[in-house]
Amino acid sequence: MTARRTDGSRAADEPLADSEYRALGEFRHALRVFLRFSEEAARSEGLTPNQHQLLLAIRAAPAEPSVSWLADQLQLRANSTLELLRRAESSGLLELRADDADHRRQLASLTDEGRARLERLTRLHRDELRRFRSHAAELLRELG
Amino acid sequence: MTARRTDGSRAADEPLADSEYRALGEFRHALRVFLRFSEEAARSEGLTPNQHQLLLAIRAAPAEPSVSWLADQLQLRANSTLELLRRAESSGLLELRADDADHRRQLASLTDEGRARLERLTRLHRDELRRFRSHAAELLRELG
DNA sequence: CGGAATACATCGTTCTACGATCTATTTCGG
DNA sequence: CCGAAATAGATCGTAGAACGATGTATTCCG
Repeated sequence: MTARRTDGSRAADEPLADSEYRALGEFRHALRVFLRFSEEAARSEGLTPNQHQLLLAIRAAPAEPSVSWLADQLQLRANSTLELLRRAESSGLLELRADDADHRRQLASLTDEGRARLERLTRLHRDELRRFRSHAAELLRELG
Repeated sequence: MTARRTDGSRAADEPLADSEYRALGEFRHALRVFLRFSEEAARSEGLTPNQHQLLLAIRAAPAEPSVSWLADQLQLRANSTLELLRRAESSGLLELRADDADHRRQLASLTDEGRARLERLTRLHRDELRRFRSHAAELLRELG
């Protein structure tokens, strides 16, 4: 007999199987390979990994994003995000300007250079992302 | 008319649509939320995020893993991995011993304490991982 | 109007992944 | 069987970024 219930769940006190650890380990490995690829791709465009993520978050935002909105997107503290923004600004990737409607806020927008680098990077990511998607879907399916 | 081909692919020179950036941005956000959750969970068990990943990699390995095998799993350099192993060893999470068959190699194995912490952490991850899986699958589907 | 909340700014610290370099084993061609 | 080359790990100093703590300006709201 198996201890697995008909709904696929498990009792809280049931020990985890080797097969589950293996699937989890492979998932984490696939994730790390993808992230490592992404990091290298960013560096190949002269960006740090977080600068790439920052540009993407700005490009993907529904409106000109503020520091704290970006901090939430990147899951960083506001002060860390501001430092990241300043460094990217110094590199000519984006611009920061005060929000007319709320002078506490700073709004970020991409420069042409920032947009161009992001677009090249995004194209580089397509195939790898598809690979990751297939692989991850397969591994996560095993987790019930 | 749309520029999308019947097979869903795009020409290499076709500009990327806002909707694609939005999907990519949301995917990265979901990923960061998951990873942040995982980090906090690790810390709640008194581990650093990488210590958690290290324990998982050891537990998931098909045999007692060497330093360089773990380095590949975690996508770190061998020297970084060794430092990570030493710190975890000092914390009583695992043990390192020389491989009898090849005296250049060190093999890692979990202590009972390490196994127990990993098991608690793994349980904590279940729901969040399922959430991430659903969300990520949905977002990545939009990328063709 | 005034206190609370929000948003950003500044600064020093810490932690860790890394490159560079070294030693100890093992492998392998001749 | 030997020595060069490859492999696996060990050591050390450095750099970079994210953070906590704290401060200031602006807006909100009762």
